[in-house]
Amino acid sequence: MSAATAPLKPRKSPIQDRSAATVEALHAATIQVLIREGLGRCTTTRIAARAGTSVGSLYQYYPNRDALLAAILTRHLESVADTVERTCREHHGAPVPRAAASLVSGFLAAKLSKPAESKALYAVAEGRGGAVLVARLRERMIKAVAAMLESAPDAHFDDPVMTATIALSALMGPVRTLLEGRAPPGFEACLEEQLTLLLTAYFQAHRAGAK
Amino acid sequence: MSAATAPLKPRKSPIQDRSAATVEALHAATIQVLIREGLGRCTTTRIAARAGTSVGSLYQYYPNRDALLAAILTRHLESVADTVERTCREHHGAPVPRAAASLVSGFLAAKLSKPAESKALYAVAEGRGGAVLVARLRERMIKAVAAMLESAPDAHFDDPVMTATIALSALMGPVRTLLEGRAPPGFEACLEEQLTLLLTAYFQAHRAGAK
Amino acid sequence: MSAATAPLKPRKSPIQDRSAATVEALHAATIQVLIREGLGRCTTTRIAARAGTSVGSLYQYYPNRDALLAAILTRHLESVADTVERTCREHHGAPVPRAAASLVSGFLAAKLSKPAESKALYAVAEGRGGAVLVARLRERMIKAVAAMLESAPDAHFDDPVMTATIALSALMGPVRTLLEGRAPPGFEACLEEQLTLLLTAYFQAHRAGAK
Amino acid sequence: MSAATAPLKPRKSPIQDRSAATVEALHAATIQVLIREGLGRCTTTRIAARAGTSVGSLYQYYPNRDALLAAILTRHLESVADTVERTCREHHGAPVPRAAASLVSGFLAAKLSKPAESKALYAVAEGRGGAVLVARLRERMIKAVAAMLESAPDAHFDDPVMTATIALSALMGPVRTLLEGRAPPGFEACLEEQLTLLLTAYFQAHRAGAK
DNA sequence: CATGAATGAGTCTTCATTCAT
DNA sequence: GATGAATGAAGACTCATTCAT
Repeated sequence: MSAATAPLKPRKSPIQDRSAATVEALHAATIQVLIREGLGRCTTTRIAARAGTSVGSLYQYYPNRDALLAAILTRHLESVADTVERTCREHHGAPVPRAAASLVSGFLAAKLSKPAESKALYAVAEGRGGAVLVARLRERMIKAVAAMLESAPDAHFDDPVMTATIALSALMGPVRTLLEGRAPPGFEACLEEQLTLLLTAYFQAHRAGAK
Repeated sequence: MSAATAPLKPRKSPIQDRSAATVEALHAATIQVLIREGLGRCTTTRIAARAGTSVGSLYQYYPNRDALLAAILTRHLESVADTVERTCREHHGAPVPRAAASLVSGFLAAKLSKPAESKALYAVAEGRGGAVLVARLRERMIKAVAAMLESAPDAHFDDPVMTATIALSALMGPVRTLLEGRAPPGFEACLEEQLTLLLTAYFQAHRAGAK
Repeated sequence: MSAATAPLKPRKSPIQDRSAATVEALHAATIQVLIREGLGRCTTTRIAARAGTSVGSLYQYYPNRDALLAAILTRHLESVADTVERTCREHHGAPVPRAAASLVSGFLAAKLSKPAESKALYAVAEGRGGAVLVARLRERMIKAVAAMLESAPDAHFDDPVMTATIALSALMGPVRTLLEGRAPPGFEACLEEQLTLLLTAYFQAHRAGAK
Repeated sequence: MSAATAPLKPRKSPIQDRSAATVEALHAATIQVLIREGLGRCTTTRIAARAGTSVGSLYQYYPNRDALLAAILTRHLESVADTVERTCREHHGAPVPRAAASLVSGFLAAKLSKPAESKALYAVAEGRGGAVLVARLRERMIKAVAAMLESAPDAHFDDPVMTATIALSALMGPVRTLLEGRAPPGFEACLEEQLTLLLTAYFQAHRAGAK
């Protein structure tokens, strides 16, 4: 994710079977290198080597290194966004406590299912290209959460989008703290409970008639 | 912040005036380059040039590039931690709503006083050396917040460190969202109010006898 | 046209129609890519793509990239040489003024009929393999011109080959200037007239008995 | 000389003595590599190696390979242009035969003093960046020649710039033929005489009252 | 001490060519 | 025969770091 204006879209979609395998290997390899070596040492050479192919093949499918990283990041972010959207849809009309609990549980499940990957991708998200992707996917999630909030029977939100933005960001903070290691022991254990408490309390502060 | 094992401490303390001035210039230059060019293009040459000295001088004060970046990051994080500590000390014994409001206001003031710098340093914090610093300073803040929470007359916290960790992290999330741009319009305007609401509600959910 | 020792002859003669069509497509594509992208970006992949075939097919007809380029260049140079030869043959025995005018007009017609192509091929001719081809074809033209000069009734040339060489080269200079762009406005308009004047004057300086 | 828009100007002028030596070595090395290996194999690595320095040093003085090549080409073209300009200035007011003879002799001296270098630079001049330089310098020479022609007492030129353009280009053709090798034996020997004859005849065809 | 020239390992990226399908 | 995926050598360029002046 450096600067400059270059296409970040994949180059071509695999036609033959070999291709699909190569692309899959590249993805897996990228994540592994990212985890084991960090973004700084996540070079095309290393990726290709770990994937068991050649740099040339990498460039057959991605116009440059950043496009590959962007693809990986997109995949991850979309899976999280999908989970959140699904959760929100399923809890349309649910009362605040259940809505909050589900949102937390869905988000955590998505983010913590592959913790190493999630953690490694923070560095990718930091890059220029990453910020755009993060923003795009965040928007999707905010919309979904806001819609769920609006449909809650036991609270009224004057600015659901704002509330959703705060809520989601507030969720991301602790998750990041956890993933980046260095969290106090037992942190993960009560994370879900505490985050549910956090959001429930926050949402309920908007209880109909409150304020 | 790449890998390798090298000393990250400045080489000598600025005893003389000239030294202090040079170091100051280097710090300022580093931040400017970081903001204008990004971590990737924040090279020793560019830093020295903007600081009005030479690479040679840079290496007189820092054993390597990462040490310089670490110094900058440390400075920033410590200023934030200091603010948080001071705030917590000053509100020892304060009731939850005032404690929450002060914490939010202090943290925001520290983080948003130089937004560009805060934003740029995210990238530095991502690096190997950065994670350690972030963790260290976070711990200091957590202790301070936990102490304040314990002293609150209107609530009882079974695990104040845990609560403080969640609370601080929950603060960092939205702030990062804001700094990384792409936040909805009007986000900054109500950030303080919403975060205060968030923390107050969260802390009050621990009200004595609650649960 | 890089170095190395490799056969520069086409691999097989297009006996079948499909072959002929493919070869033709490759030729046309090569010229287009050459014009649009320059020699540096005139890659086998791009040529094949524009020709609507695959690299594999390209290598069915040419042992390597340089052979293809050589074929294109040869074709061009031969067409020019053919024109010059024909013109000289047709003006065997013509007096100097008419001979000069015809030579100029024939040469210009050949070189300027596809100006973009002519221009693009200069780069190809610069390459190792190109020099040989240029030399070979130049020789043919020199012979033709020399023969025409010798047959002129109104002049005598002590060294017709030398005179022909000078004359032809003197023609090529201005044409190159024109093709490479950057010629003064109106240059093309009077080129034929001026070149005719140039050669006529030069030839007539050899008028029988002159000097 | 590839495409793209990049600065072709040298990066910094040598301040220390070492620098000047390095730059000189780079120039000499570039010409040697160009002559011995051709433009295609004239890589930064090879240049640096032959110069006895490192690629890094090369990039200290030139922002990219093309800038170095452009510098070399400029040097050459300017020396030729200077010679031509001086010659023209010195023969201001000279009659056509002497003017022509001097022009030819000056041009040949400049172009043939380092034949290998002159030849090798044709390839450089072919590139994008080269064309501009060639055009610029050609213009200078044309102006000089045109001025000289206008001052000739024994001829009148309706369009001196046009005549100068033709004359110079007509000179360049045979010189290129010679430099590119493959010229008939004895070609070089009578080149000056023949070119003088060519230009004199051409110019005299414009004799006052002629036509 | 300050300077800035030199270094060269390490990046990304391209492209001619081969060969399995 | 045709296709296009795979290969990897080779090129341009950057940058942290050193060290002579």
